[in-house]
Parts: sequence; C-alpha cells; structure tokens
Amino acid sequence: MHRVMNITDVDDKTIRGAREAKIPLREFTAPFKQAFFNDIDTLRIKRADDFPTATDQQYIDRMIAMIATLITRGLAYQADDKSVYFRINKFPDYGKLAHFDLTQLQSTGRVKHDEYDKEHIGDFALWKAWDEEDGAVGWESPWGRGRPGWHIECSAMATALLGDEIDIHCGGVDNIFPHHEAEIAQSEGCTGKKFVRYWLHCAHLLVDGQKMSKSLGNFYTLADVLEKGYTGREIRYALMRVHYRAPLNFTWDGMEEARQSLGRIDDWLMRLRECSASVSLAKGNGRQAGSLPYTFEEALDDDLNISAALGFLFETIRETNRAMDRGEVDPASANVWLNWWERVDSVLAIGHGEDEIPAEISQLARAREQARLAKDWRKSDELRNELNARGWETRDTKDGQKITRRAGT
RNA sequence: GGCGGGGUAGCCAAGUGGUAAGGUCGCGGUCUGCAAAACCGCUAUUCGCGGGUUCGAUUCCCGCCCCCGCCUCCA
Repeated sequence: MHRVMNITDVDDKTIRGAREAKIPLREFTAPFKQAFFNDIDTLRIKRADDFPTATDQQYIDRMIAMIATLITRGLAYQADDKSVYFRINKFPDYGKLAHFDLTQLQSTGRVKHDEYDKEHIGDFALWKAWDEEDGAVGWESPWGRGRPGWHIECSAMATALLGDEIDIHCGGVDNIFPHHEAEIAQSEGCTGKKFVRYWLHCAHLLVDGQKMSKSLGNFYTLADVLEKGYTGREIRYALMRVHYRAPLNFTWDGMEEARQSLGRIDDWLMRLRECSASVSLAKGNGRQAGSLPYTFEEALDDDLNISAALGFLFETIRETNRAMDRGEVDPASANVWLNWWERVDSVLAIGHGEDEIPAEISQLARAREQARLAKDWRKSDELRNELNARGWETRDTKDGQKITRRAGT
C-alpha cells in the first residue's frame, strides 16, 4: 500500500497571510505544516508515505504539463483574463460524482462570479493569472506568470506519486463538489483512464449538535481538548468510535465515555499481562470467542464498520474476563489473547504501555499494605486517598494490592 | 428547490424480512474491612411520523417531518 497526503501550501489565504506578515510564503506556511504534523502525531495517525506540497517545483512543472495537455485536447482554454479554465461542457461526466445536473445548479451567492471571462459559469481555473495581490508569489508558465488553480495540484501530485489510477481517495463530504469532481475531470481528461476506484468521504464533525464554528463558541482545537486533561489516545478513541460516514457529535460526555471505555481495555490488558507472567495452576482454555456474527477483521472489511469491530472487541473482553474470573486462563492462553490484541491495536492504536510507578508512589503503596496487614483501616484509607489525589488508584486483590494510573494516561 | 448523509434505550451506537450487538450512565447482587476492578441481573413490546406490501417490517415500497452537508474561483 502506498499512501499519499497532499498539502496545499498556496492559496488566497496563505498569500494574504504572507503578505500581511511581510514574509515569504514558504516561511508563512511552515509553522502551519509543523502544527499539522504535531496534531496527527498526537492523534496517533499513521504517517503517509508521502506528503507532497503544491509549491514543489517538480509538481508545478507537472501541473503545467497537464494543463498543456488539456488545452491540446480542447478541454481547457485561456480566457481574456489570462487565466486558464477547464471547459466542463467537454467533459460529460462532470457532475456525476456529486449527482449534480449542471443545468439545474443554483448559485448560493456565497462566491462572486467573474462570468465575463469564462465560457461557462461552471468552468474552473487550472492556472490563475498573476495579479498584484499575489505579490512575490508566482511561477512562469506558457500562459504567463501565475499560480496553480485550486484543484490541479491534487491531480498532479496524486498521479505523480500513485500513477494514473488510484484505488482509494479519501476526503470530507464537503469536498465532493467541486474539488473531487474537478480532480476527476482534470485527471481523466489527461490520462483517459479511470482516476479513482473508490471514494471514501467522511461525514462532518459536529460540536454539541451543531457545526463547529467560532461564532457559535463551540470551536475547539486539539490543544483545547488536551488542556482539559484529555490525552491524544482518548481523543483518538472518541473520534474513531463512530462510522466514518456518519456525522460525529463531539461532546465532553463523549470524551468521558471514551476515557471509561479505554480504562476497561487497559484493565483487561493489565490482567492478561499478569496472567501471562504468572506461574499459574489455571487450566488453559484458549478458545476463541465463538458464536459472534463478525470477527474484528470482518467488521472492518465491511466498509470499515468500526462500531461492529469494537463491539466484537468488548464482547471478547467480557468473555476472557469471565474465563479469568473462573481461573481458566493459563499463561499460554493469556498470550494468545495478548497477541490477538497486538493485531487489533496495530489498527486501533489506542493501547498504552505499562506505567512506571514512581518511587514515592510505591512507597505510599507499601505503607498502605502495611496498614492493611495491621488492619489499620483508617490509616490505609487515608493512604488510599492520598494515592488517589496523586492520580493513582489502588485495588486489593487476592494477590495483594495493585496500583494503577487512571484517567488521562 | 436539487443532490447526498443521518434520525434505534438517559447519552453514543451496530444491525437484520422473522422479532433489537456493543460502549457509557443508573439501579440491585457476588467479591471486598470498606472500596476499586471483574462478573451476574435489571434498564427499547420497540427502531422519526403516517400509510402500503407480507403470515410477519425497525429492515422493502409510497408520502411526510426533523438534523447535518454540498449546490462552482475557500481549499
């Protein structure tokens, strides 16, 4: 599998930002790029193999070559404003992805149209002619100085790195039209081949039931959520547990639920690890959870049915906990389950390592153990409260006291 | 208005023409000095609303309502 994520590092906003900051475009976009990578790391999102950027000269060259091809084929033309536009009337499939009938399109009035220069209101820019607003930003082309249009960069970078035909193209539903529609038109207009086999469009993130927006005051950054004490993996779990095609409503209750669910997984793993390390007299019973309609893999194979997959995980957790309660899990079968978890977590990436217990914490724990042996409940409860206050939880089991870090780890 | 995605228990959410996974919360129990964790039990005669098809529909068909998104130079 070859994964590519395109980075648009030139557009109206970045040009304006760089101009206002009086710094080169590249210098202006660099911190945003860095922040983006920090965020995907926080969310444990696996890095793509490539992160091509639109301003990379090799891709600019490719965009220019593609535009030239489109002009040669009559699919594009240079208008009086010197910009080059895609001629959508020459591409019958345009609008197919979004199920749009171009003759029935209505303008929302959201964008202003420079209708004079274009043959059709729906024609979109492939190459934008330079104007004063662009300042130092621009590249030479057969059609004069300018910059790439808003969609051609994706076609150029995708076909450069993945070939003319790609298996899966992801993106938000809001990008179906016009962005993905334009990508298809440009790419297939150049190659004559089917550009994308499967489109995976994810639904929107809502906050408190409404679209996230600064004016509604329900706008959160990743940093805001981290500041509330939630960890990256908790956020990851909260965002992940809903099917990608269904809108996800972000709430603080949802974050709390994510934390509790992860705690359940953590406790199960801790138990399994102890079990696998023990010299146990348990009679092995490593049978797989049966009688369930799906396995974890089958659920994900079914259009990434994460809810069914997680359902299977939690049913498995209950079954093995039950078996451990009955003393039916020996080290060998515990390892079977731990290995199974490794496979599951290679996809989910929600596990966390075992905690190292600081010296002062284990000292308090030992003191509590002593108090319990002396049946000094008052003192042992005080020490338990003290440990809780420091973020550690105590559990008294048959095998003695266990301490674990809870919440936000 | 057109197109697309949603509407399932307090909340989140899967699912199927044959009678509702899972998570979370709450309540009761086992265990425990008390807890915690785990386990057991309880919590939707019902799947937005109204018709229809069917022996039977939440699942199929028709109509309607509500929410979210898109409808061309913001990517």
